[in-house]
Amino acid sequence: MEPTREQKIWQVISAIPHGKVVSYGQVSDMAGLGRQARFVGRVLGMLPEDHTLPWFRVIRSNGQIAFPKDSSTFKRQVDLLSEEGVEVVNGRVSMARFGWQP
DNA sequence: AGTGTGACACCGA
DNA sequence: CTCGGTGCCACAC
Repeated sequence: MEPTREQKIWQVISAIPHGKVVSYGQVSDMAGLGRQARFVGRVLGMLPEDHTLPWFRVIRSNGQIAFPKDSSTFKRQVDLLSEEGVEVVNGRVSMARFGWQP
C-alpha cells in the first residue's frame, strides 16, 4: 500500500541529521504535505511507545519548544537537544536557525 | 452535519 | 514583541 502521511512524517523526521532542528512546517514541507504542520504535531502525539523517532528535533517555526516549561516532555526534549549540541534557553532554541551555519 | 480543539504557520496591525 | 484573523487536516462530542 502507499505510504500514508504518517509514514512520510516518520520518514522525514528519522532523516533529520544529528545536531539539527527543524520546524513543523519544514517537516510538512519535506514530507510533501505543504502547510499541514498541524498534522505533523498530531502524528507525533500518536507515536507508539516503541518509537525511536527524534521528535525532539522538531520545534516551532519561531524556534520555540512546543511544550510548557513545567512539562516533563519539555525537559526531556531540552535534555536530548543539549546532547545534540543544541542550546535551549527560556523554552526556545538558542540561535536556532534550522539549517543554520555558525 | 456542525462545533470545538490541537506537540502549527503565515499575514497584518 | 504581542495580538487577532485565516488556512489546513483529523478527531471527539
